[in-house]
Amino acid sequence: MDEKLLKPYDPKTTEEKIYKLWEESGFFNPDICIEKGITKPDAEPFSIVLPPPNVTGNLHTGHALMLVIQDIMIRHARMQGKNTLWLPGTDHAAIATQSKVEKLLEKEGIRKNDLGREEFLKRVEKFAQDSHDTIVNQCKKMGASLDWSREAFTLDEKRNLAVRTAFKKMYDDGLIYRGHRIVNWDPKGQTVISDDETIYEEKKGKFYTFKYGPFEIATARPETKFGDKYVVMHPEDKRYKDWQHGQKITLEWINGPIEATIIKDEVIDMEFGTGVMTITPWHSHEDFALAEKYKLDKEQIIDKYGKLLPIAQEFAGMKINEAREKIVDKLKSKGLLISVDENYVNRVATAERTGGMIEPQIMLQWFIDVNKKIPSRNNLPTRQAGKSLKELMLEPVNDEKIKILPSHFEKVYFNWINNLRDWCISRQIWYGHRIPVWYKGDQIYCDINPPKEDGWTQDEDTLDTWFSSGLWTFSTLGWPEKTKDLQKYHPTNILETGHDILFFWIARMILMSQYLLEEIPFKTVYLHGMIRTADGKKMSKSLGDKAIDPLDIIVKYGNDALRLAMIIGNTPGNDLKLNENDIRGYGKFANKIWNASRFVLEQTKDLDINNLPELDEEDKTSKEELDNLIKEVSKEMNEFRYSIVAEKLYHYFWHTFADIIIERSKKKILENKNTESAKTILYTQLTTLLKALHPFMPFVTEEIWSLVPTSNKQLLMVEPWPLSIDKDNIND
RNA sequence: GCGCGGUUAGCUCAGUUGGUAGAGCAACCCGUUUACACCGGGAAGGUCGUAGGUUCGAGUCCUACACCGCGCACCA
Repeated sequence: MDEKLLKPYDPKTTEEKIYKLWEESGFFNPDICIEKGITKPDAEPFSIVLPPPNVTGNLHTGHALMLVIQDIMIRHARMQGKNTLWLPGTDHAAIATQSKVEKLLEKEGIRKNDLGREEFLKRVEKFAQDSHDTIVNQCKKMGASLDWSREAFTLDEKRNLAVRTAFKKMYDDGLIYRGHRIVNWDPKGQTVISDDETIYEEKKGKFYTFKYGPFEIATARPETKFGDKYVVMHPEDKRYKDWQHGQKITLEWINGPIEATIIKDEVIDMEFGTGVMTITPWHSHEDFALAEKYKLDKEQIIDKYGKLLPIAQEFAGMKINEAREKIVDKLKSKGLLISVDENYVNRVATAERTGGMIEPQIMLQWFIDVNKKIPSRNNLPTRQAGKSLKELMLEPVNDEKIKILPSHFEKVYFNWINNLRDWCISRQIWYGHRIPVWYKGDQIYCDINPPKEDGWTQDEDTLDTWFSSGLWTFSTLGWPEKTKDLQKYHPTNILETGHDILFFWIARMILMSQYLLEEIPFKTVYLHGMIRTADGKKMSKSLGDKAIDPLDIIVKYGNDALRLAMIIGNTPGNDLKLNENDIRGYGKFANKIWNASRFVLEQTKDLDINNLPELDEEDKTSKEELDNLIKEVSKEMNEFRYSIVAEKLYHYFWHTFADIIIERSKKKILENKNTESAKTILYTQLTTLLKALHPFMPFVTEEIWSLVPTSNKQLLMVEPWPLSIDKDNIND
């Protein structure tokens, strides 16, 4: 009897040792599994790429959840004898990382422009490297069986080649274009961001109604109104039936008389306010669309620092917040202010990463055209020609080549794509993939490599971080090279992530893979819910100490306990309230397994495991019961019903194996009646349960396994799953 | 406004082809005979949000509504 079994299970001393054992075995790497005869060379491949955590700091509970679910999938597949790859990596996360470093520098009183691009990037890279090291270390603490030999970074050289290759191809196909379009400008971050990176916040503010010639118009933003010379109303609105579309009127406005043109359009909501509005095409998406429709003039009012331009005359150079009341005062003095609603609730767009208030602007930026038909080219497969990127994104989900779990997210996905506008991919930040475009006078050059002649300057901008993330399933496998990995492991089997990045990431991966590889990036999308605190709050950083740190939990209760708490009662798409009490309970379960194993090992010391004795009748029944359970859970594992499986195994181990079979066997052994059968059932059930529990509780099961006598000792992580997929038909 | 999800035992949640309601935790009673008190045994606890409908039969399917949460759009 091993002495450590005499004490309660101690995850702290066990887990680090076990992970080392796994890592040293090399079995996280599928090539080594084949080499060592664990996996058959022609075994079915099974691959998952890890959603790369941002190199902005530590892992949080959301990361822990994804690591747990994916590790269960991977360990199960590996035990099933599949050629199993789980590929790790981290994300440079462009804006998120840059703004984090900027904030840190700010504390030292340093601005990024003081350092210059090169020096600043060095600082960011140092920060990213440190974060990376922390993250890798944390992944290991989580027990993640990732193949570290294949680790990737979204901004390393190989991925940069993939990005340049992708950009060039899209540019040549006319799917990437540069143009003046209205974009979301973040004055705080001094960069453009995509529609998906804006967050709307409700803000209470003032809502002013002004006299505008013969009309009354309302606005929450008087400071944008200088250039308003179009007044819009609904064509059906009887109140304004005497006014004609295109009619011009002269009226007194902020800085004197102006000429305004009447526009009639259905976008107007007759019920809202007076049913009349003026438009500011340069600083509003909707107004821009209207101006495009009627070919109206567009004038810039606010510069990129949020200050008023000369068009504002006496207000020029003022910050918009400062100017607002002054402009209202002026209009009031001219008798043009009608009323002020002090309790108006406005929804303000803010930047996800910097919190800056978005100021829409018309700017020269790079875009991906999602509606343009892909041109037919010699080297382009006919499948894509004539289809738009939108269609390429819709197709595989429509055809169920890609299945989204839970399926109701498919509707959300379709809805997003149908409303999708061109994707703005250029960013005015330094940290990221530089746009592979060079300029010389009026000439533009786009290629994978810079032009050879002198005199060309590269575009200053970098790419949206999601551009490189979109390539993740295949850039990690070596694309654009035609590697063996790419051939073997792509499309990947499952993409497991939070439903909050369905649009940001999943849609973009489908787009890129469909376009560049003509194949889907993954077969199944498994979306987990958000982790919440016990009282239902979002587990965000702003919670500070109240947020649960997964690593603290591991130290306290062990990784296996945290895993079960994250799996049991958690179904795809639903949020999970993580509760320390539950984790404590599952820690007890780990100890229960430990203690039961002690008993079994003690009692079966003299059992000849290569020649197991016959079972008596009641033990035969127990054997059948467990066989059936394993059959059931094997099927459920393939259906991703991990919550059910974990619960069933937990329940069987505790309340059937421990409470009934062990107690019964105790009596038999004590009374010396059917002793051999008792020992056999104890041994066989324990070994079977350890295997079945291993994907869920890898540490405690592996540790016990090392003490179990077996005929051909190898790590539990590569033991065959207790139900062979060859033998039994469990697939439906 | 459009769409999605939730509403099941005190709490947290499972419940996949419709067939007399489940788990964990908490609470209650009993019990420490050597795997484990980080334990065992026992009992208790729900008209499955509301109102209709389909059906021999509905937590499960359909319709409407209520409340909670989320997403998208608009907010001049």
